[in-house]
Amino acid sequence: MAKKTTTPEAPTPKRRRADADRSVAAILDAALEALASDPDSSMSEIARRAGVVRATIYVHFPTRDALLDAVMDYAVGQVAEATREADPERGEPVEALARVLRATWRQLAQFHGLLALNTARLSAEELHRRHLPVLDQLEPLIERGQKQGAFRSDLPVTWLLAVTRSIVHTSSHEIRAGRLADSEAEDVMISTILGAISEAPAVSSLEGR
Amino acid sequence: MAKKTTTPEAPTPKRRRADADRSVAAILDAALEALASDPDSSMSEIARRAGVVRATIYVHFPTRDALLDAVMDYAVGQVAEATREADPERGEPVEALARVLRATWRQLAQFHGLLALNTARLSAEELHRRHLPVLDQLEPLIERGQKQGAFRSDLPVTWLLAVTRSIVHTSSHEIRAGRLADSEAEDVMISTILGAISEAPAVSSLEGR
DNA sequence: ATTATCCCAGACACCGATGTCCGACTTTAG
DNA sequence: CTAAAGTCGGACATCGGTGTCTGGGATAAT
Repeated sequence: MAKKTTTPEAPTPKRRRADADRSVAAILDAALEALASDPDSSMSEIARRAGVVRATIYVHFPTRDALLDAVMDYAVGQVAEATREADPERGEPVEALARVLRATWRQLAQFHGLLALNTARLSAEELHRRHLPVLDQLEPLIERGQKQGAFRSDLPVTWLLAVTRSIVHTSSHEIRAGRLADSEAEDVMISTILGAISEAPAVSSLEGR
Repeated sequence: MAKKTTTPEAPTPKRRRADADRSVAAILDAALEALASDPDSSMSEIARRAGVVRATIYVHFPTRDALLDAVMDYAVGQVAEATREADPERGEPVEALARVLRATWRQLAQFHGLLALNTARLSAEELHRRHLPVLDQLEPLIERGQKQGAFRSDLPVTWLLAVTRSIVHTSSHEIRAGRLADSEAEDVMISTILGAISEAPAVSSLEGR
């Protein structure tokens, strides 16, 4: 993941050049863009976007799958960083969650094509494991909210997280479909998420049938 | 769509045989199954499941895309029928919605792979248009709930529907991931959906950014 | 029983995508 | 400046999927 700065211990290649790193970065960015818009983007398409010849990709990533893995980590890393910057530990749970969502939802929405891709490519467990850099930050926030009575305690944390993620993606989908204005999406989304996971008066008419 | 029973007016073929209809049905069922588990299922795979040779599919569906269209309509039709049978017009909105969801959520969950497929294949508008047979039944129910003060009126009906659909799919996804027991999924799902779309005390701490 | 309809089995051409390779050229590090 | 590292441009083999076609055999309608 994190590239070394001046550490003089490189594995095999004696002299690593700067343009190699630039190529890798360009490829990852291009792949992220391309795959987000179409999860079936070809290597040619990605190379084209990266301003690079197709063979160059194979210099850095032995196979398509390897590239997909790298892109996945790259995307998760970006969201994890944005989450960290939004400081999930600070303030009231409800307010903190809203703050984190405002900071990350556009990114998450951008990557929602990737998610579909990886859902097909990886097992559900593997997928979850890869998301940990983000989930590990959100989990304490939700738990804190539960303890303070702000969030529902009758449902597991993992479920509340899943629902949150799901509503974020729904909002981006509705925007794409033209049924939700980009300007109001953020408020609608956050308001809905809070409605879904906040503690609320029990619905009595649920028991029958 | 609906096949005729004894109507003697057939378009071009003078004598339509019964095994032809049987083949079509087998293909549609097989395609539904196959595509639900893997949206990229090949024609060979579908043919294998249908107990039919690949060429036979092309007898009834000129192209892969044509088959996909037919499967889409078939799936939507099934859900629409189950919805109709659950009688969305009857009873209190909250109770009616819960009833309809209990009757359809497993079907919807089964088809969630199809949705991913069609999201990529069709425009968002086209996709929405195809879902109308189901949505047209749910919309009045939601609107009725809004008028009676049971469901949130500060959000558009289309949004509430989208959120509902989204949470249904999330529950099936969480079951697959092993994070939600099949037995409790139904209650968790319905309870969450009602929390998300029901009228609730306004969350005041939302305004201050 | 006859006949049109349908299925099977397999071959075929075609296409696009993946992954490999190589020689010529360009850029970077020392 | 020079040598190593990297990219380019294109060719190449391979693979899997789609769509077409055939002839022979099974099956259902009349």
